[in-house]
Amino acid sequence: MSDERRKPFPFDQFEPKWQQTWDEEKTFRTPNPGDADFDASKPKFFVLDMFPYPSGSGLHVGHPEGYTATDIIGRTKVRQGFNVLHPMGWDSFGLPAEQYAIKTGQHPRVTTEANIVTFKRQLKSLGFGYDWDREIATTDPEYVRWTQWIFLQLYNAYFDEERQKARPVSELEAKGWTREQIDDVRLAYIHEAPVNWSPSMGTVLANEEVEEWRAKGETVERRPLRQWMLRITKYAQRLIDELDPLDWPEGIKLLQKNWIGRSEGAEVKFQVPNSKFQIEVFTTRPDTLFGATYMVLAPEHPLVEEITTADQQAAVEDYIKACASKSDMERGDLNKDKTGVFTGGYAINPVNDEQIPIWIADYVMMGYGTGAIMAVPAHDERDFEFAKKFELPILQVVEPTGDADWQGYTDPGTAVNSGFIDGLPTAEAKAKMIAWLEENGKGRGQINYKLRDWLFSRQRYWGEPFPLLWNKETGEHSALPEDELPLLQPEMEDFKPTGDPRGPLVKATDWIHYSDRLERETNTMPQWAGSCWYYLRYCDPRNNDRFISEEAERYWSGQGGDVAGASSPVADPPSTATGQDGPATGMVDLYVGGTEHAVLHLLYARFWHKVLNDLGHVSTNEPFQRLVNQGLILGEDGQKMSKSRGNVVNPDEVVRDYGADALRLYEMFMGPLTDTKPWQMKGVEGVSRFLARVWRVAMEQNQAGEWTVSSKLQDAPCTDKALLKVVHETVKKVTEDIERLSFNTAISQMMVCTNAFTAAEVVPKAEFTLLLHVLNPFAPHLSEELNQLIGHDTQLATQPWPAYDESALVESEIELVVQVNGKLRDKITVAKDAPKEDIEAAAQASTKVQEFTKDKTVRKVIVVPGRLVNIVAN
RNA sequence: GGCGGCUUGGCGGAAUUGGUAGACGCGCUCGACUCAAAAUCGAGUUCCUUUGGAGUGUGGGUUCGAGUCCCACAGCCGCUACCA
Repeated sequence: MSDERRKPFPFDQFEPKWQQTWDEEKTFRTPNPGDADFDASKPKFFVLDMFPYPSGSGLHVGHPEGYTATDIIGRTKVRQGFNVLHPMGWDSFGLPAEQYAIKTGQHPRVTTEANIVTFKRQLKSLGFGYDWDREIATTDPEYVRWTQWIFLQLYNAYFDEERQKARPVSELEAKGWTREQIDDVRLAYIHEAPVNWSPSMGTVLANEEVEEWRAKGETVERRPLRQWMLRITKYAQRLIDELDPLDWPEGIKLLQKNWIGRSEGAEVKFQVPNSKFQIEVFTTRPDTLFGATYMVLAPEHPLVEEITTADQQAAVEDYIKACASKSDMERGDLNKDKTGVFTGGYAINPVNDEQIPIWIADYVMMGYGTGAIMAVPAHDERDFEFAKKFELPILQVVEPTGDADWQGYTDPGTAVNSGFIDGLPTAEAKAKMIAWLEENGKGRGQINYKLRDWLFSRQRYWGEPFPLLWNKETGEHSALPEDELPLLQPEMEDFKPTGDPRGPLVKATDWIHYSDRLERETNTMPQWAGSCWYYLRYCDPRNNDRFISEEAERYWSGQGGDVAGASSPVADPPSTATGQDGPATGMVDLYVGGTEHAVLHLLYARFWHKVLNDLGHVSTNEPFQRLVNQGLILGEDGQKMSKSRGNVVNPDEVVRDYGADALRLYEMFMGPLTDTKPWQMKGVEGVSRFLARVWRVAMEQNQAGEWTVSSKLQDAPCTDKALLKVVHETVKKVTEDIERLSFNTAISQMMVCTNAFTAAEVVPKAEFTLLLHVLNPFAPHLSEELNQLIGHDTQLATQPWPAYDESALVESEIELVVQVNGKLRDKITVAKDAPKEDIEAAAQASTKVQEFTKDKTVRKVIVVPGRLVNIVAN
């Protein structure tokens, strides 16, 4: 409101001062293996934030939530003797900069660089202890070089099924494989298939991106195009299995597993009589094969044309046309009303040789399984509905457990009307059926995944160009020589989509021309490419010979020399939350970010990491050992923050009015890190008031309104035992709470401690300094300023983390609760080590207790040492 | 429809292994200071029919004792959706 707002403490002066000091002195620089000041005996701690996309609208309050949490952890771990890697960078490729360029002609690099300047200023204004020497942007040419290099590792690798590992294709060359055979197995390969083409954006999208952009009003349609794909499906099983030892929220693991979508079943072949055609289907219920009374093909299935009879031709064609014009949305939405049409063709059920009709229907998708199903209407909901609508036969083959109706019964039961598997429970019936199919050459057991190969090419300007060349004569592709990396985009002025599905780079004819016979690939990589490996680059960000040195990779993976055995240099740290317990499989010790990346980013990064691991470039098989998802911060109205609702909080304004420490502290005090919680400006005021109280414990204002060190602050031993106890309790609780990421309770304890200091007549300097020590990671500016003002010349940030004095915590007498029949009736004070009998006697002596047990017999007395006494009487 | 999460005062939340429910903060009430206000400091603040009773979404259960464990149900939020 008013610019002359009174400041309860001069944060506007000392916050910029300390930020400048940290910048100039490089207080948070992290030494790397090879540096003069690198200490190999220190254990490493790698704490990572999800780096931001530097959008034009700047930082929002969601960013500082996770960033403050990791900053607290990082600053604490440094002081506990760890070599802490806590870097920051920019996920700076992205569509908005390109769309802005299309509108204005301003080069995306210019827009991006300006946005990075803003983001960096905002992050620095919050006092985060990043090692800015390690700053990276995915758009940096030196970064692009290694993104392209990693792509070439994928391009030059195949998946060895036997070893379940990626291997270089050179192994296949040595075995005499032809070029064509090798191209068929590369982890990066060319594929012509229907893709999601967006006419409005002039680009192709991954399946998982379609809905997001559609929601933003873009148009998307199916269209066959030639695309680069990554063979992530080969890793489907490992991506499920190797999730197990990771310290991730179970919900996120489940989300990934469901996305990969493993299902076990069988592939069954149905012969089309009097023809060479076989229809293959995938089913998870081979035990119901006797109940298959018809088949359904997806409208796009290649065999539709072959099996449709002359008199059904017209109906089938009409139906296919109708389906093609339906959007995916409509197709999904109308799931109550099944549609379909008979092809006129039949297939033979391999178990009983019966001829069953073949239909086409859009409830069968070409993209999953084989694009064809055997329909068992008695025991599949969708088939049941379809059969009822089109009056197809419904045959029971499973006897339900209990008294459920067999029609539409989909749970396991007992096989009936099923020949050789009659009487078997579903699980055994499945196994026996698979064995039969395999013996008779009619099918085999199979595992299917929902996960599709990763559509990796985009028709955009602002992305990494593929380092590939095409031979105009033979149509063969080949890798660009490594010494020609990075391959940057050509300079262009017109960024408008051409409508050519090869993307905007087709206009750069000079750039495309490589030699008389070779021309460049015009596709670029998706934004995911840069974010797939950025954590690796932080470990060695200025290395121009490798994407990461072997030495740095080993150390930051926790494989460095004598480091392995060391748990912590600090005495007895609680090692539950952030310690390195057991065999570490992931490289990053703690990764904090939002749930929006629960599936895609994390899955893609895991995939790349595994390939790099298989090829010997990294020593761990997973990138992120521990993952924590910060909760969403809602607007003051309890709704998601959005410009249209007008409930967006701007962090710059909060910093201006209350200071960076107040913003940091408030975001941590709101509630548990992982919870969704609404913003309350009154809460910021409360936290700001707390900081002012801490300030006034040590500072007082003179007549002239100047702040001077308070006369209450005295450099003498603490004689107030109660105060001493609170201070040491605070050191203990804050230390433990940081370890379990329970920042809100740590802050609440520091408030209790501050209230005790405020009430005290004399503030002992040593004890007050202890509070500043533990407050430091939360409110670094205020704590450093006060520490300096009261006469210390070493920054808190570089001092060892304080230990607490156990003896200050114990009391000679303790208060116990006395219950009668579980209800609180009285409290008694007893000696700390009082024997049970004495406690019991003291409890029974209580007049309140006697009142409540007056007309009753005492049956039992339960004494919980240090807690309570419960007298059971009736 | 499927999967996941959540449900504690007027509000945000605390209660780490089953052991004093409501720490801490916001808001509110009263008091001190002040001509006055702000700021600050202090006291109080779950509810009720207040010698007592009830109480952690609802109903049951286990236990000396349940916010916490078990069963059933309801409501809200998120993700996903004809996955064969």
